Amino acid sequence: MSFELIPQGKKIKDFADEIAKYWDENDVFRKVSDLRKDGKEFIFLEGPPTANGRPHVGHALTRTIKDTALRYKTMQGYRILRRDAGWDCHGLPVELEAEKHFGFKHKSEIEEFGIDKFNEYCKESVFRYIDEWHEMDRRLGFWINQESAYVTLRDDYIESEWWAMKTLFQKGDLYKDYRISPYCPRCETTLSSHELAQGYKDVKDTSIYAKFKIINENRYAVAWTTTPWTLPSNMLLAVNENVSYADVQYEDEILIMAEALVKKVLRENYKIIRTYSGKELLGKRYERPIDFIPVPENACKIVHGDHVNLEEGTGIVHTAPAFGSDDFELGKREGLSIINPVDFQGKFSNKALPWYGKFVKDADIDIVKFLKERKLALRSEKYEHSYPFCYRCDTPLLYYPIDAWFVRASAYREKLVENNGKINWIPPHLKEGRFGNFIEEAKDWNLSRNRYWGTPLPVWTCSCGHMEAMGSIQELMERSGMERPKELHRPYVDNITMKCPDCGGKMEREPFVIDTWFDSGSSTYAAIHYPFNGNKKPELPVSFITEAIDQTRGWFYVLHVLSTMLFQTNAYSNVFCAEFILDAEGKKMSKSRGNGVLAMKMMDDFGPDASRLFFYSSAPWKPKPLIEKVVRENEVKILGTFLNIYNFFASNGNLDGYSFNGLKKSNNLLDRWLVSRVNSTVEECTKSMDAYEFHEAQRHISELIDDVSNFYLRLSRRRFWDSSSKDKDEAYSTLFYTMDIILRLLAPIAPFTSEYLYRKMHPDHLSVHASSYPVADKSLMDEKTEARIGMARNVLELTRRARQNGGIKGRQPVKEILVHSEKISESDLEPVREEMNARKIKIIGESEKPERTVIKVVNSRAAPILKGKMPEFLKFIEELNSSNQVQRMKNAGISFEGMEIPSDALQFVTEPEKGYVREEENSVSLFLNTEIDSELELEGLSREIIRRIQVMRKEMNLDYDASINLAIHGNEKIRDAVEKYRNKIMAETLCSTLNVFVDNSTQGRMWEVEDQKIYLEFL
RNA sequence: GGGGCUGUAGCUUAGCAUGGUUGGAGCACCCGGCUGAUAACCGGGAGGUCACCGGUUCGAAUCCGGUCAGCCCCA
Repeated sequence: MSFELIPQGKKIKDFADEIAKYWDENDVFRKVSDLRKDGKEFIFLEGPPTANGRPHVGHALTRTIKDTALRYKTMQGYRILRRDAGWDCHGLPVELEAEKHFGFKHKSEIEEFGIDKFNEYCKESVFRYIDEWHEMDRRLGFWINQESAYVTLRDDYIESEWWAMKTLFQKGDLYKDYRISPYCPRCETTLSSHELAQGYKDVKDTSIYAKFKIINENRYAVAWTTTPWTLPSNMLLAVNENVSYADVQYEDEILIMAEALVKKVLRENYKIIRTYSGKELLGKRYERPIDFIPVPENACKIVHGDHVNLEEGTGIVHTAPAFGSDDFELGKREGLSIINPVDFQGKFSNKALPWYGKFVKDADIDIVKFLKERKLALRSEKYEHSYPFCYRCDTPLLYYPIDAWFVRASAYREKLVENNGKINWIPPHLKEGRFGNFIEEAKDWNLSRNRYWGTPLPVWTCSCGHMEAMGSIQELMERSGMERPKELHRPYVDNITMKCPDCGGKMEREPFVIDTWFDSGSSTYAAIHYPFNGNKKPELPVSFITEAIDQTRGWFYVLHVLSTMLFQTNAYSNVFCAEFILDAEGKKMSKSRGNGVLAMKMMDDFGPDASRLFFYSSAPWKPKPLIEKVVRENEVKILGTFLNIYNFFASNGNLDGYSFNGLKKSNNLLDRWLVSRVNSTVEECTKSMDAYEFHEAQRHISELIDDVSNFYLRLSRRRFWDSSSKDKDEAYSTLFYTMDIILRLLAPIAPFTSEYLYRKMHPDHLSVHASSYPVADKSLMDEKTEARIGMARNVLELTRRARQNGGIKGRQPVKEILVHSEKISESDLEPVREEMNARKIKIIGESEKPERTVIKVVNSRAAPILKGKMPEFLKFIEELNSSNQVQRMKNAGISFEGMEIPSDALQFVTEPEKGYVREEENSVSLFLNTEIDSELELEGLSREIIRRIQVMRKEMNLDYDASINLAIHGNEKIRDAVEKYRNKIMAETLCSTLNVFVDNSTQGRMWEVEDQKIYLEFL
């Protein structure tokens, strides 16, 4: 058997294509899954993307996390359930795209065109990029069952949702209400609070301080609003009865506002005439500044409102019950019937208004102008605040009174919080933070959309007020006595009617579709067609889900709400929340900025494994800028280095005909160290992977690879070349064992490269993903050995430092190195002995340190005392220092010419004896003897020569085992070195004949070594 | 206005839960060295007010309070 070498020019990302093909052709995913069919269950759930957009790097990130988790669990023997793709199909974004395609501006055009044809287009367009998604998953290595994907537009899926809605309806948890909802006048539909949340933007709006004259008095109440267009619909003014108000003389009028806000509103030139409680204002009647629309008798008075505060405005709040939820509640409390002069498209629809037909937001300026001309405005100014826009079409939303259907989530707040307690959030702060806060104040979920492409609301109503929800297709057919509709979509379900059991009238479907988030939030049960699957309940909670941070209020939320309301449990037990990938400048990627990166582009540029490693280059729940250098760096550091280890192993292993036959128990300290180190790493990786800290596992692996390559192999190379067969075998076995484990640790993270190399090492195995995740063998872990090697590395480092400071190259052997440390024995240094390159390496005791204590004079202290005698004193100290008597004086104290020298004028320090360089660190002292005698010099020279020959061999691309014939020309010293080390030079360089000449020949290549010219000539 | 996260070298970051020698790495830069596995590597240098202010403590990057900046979320 031989190990296939990886050619130099081959790119790591090229492996991926080969492996993807191998997996496809050999059905590896299915085979690997089958292997685990009796394993413990681990339940996954895919968060469904919409395939009408192209996958970008963010999708690649979350899919990588999903895949890593599932490959890891698979390798641990788990059987993964519900490893199925899923596709979200309905919703406003799809409709919007269709409208654009057909050039529609208004809903009415859709109805004229035909809902059936419109929806048909939506249905097709929703899978526009499905091929690209499949291809991306294939290239990224996301193992997920596509054949069994759930699709939210199928009748099965919708039918399950109908069951859910009927269940909620029967409990009273699905109800209809006329209330103020955020409303998009372009899409002509209400939005839910979580959709609303996506569209807040900071904008400057026109705000105005409007004056309301009190009837029969010469005073004006001042109210401030950022929505002047609601002024024509004013019906009340609200004050807070617990707040102090003031009459203020300003210019030639008397104004009313909260005392605390006078200065802020009027700034200067005002005079407070009188202050009083807000109670005094209650019940006062006023004239509306804009009074085109008649209002009921009981309107136009000042009332109390709890929501009135002193944070902004005037403490008097203009109230238009049609356009704000506080306003609406007030109006209801006061028994007012609402006036609403705005149509569904957000235009003024009351002909009495001068702004008839105009979009309300565009009328703001006109209204301000209108008031100013009539001196009914105190002031108007631009005001910056955040305002909601439609998250899909960017139209400013209105708060609008409309019939809508709600899910009574607010009644389940406690349950939601309780179930959240059972969820493991990654990262943890989301649990009590963003998510926790949100569910504590869960609002009722506005479910209905006045749209076309979506799951139809299965509620039929009669004009007499009777309502029924349909919970299945069968029920629908039985109840209506009509045929099964072509599909559970509009317009087909709209045509179904039934007879009212109360009045005998005709019941028709409520014309709504539902929020598409209800679709994706139903995936736990609808994807398995519960309860029509033989009443087999979904297994809840599922083990693991992950998406990006935006889904906290999106998918994670709706799953949690529906699971809590329908199944009384949490939907998932582990949820991993990824952050966004940013562009190279650290800016958020967005369509409008055009700085987004497609997943396919990332695959093209970097390949899957480098991308995946990049995703784990730091915690995935921290935002990460996509920087090419960082991607490359990870790839080179981890995969590149490993590849070289493999190539080293393979090229030598093949020469020796090596095959792995189990881990050999080795006495070699380095071997034992590596084996221990490997198992420690396995333990750490397992801990990290179990905690879903994949990036930590990656770091552990990366550090191990680095140690193997740059420490273990560097020091062990010779053992693979010229040691005894037993020693060699132990080295091979240790290295093979290590590589095998590293590849298995790496498999969930970099599945392609690990597969590629694993199969090179085990050609008869199906896949690294069919192997088991390594289990740490405690019996092979040995802290002491790891500590001993740690010390040895420390000593080696000190040696290198000492050489540098002593000006001695690493290739030059030195006479001796003395090491003092309590924690080290000579055998510990065995592995680094050669690298230290000294004739003698000795561990010494404290007293054997080649150093002496000397006195340093602190001039600033000594000089004032000794004055003119300083020169003599310094000479005296110098003599003392060379007398080796210092140590004794240290305790006795020093006097000079009868003067006691104070101790703070002298410092006792140690310095290495002449001829030694000293380096110290971590309680280790190392002394390097810098004396190079001629014999050492000759050996150093011989090594320089060997090195030059090796470079030439390499440059000539000679085979490893090709022998050479060599002539060397140089001076006597060169000759002496060559002659003295002739055997070694010939052996190291595979030289069969070697002749050395002292002459001036310039044959061959010239090298300069320590100012001496050498000519090396290959014959 | 409220909540969350982040702030460490030019860049990417570890350390922070549980305070303790001189705050670690990698990339880039400079000097030196090593190398017949390497896309490398090793030693040294330069580069840090650990965002800022204050507090607790013998001792704070770490704990506490506040401020500022960036990002995200909510209203």
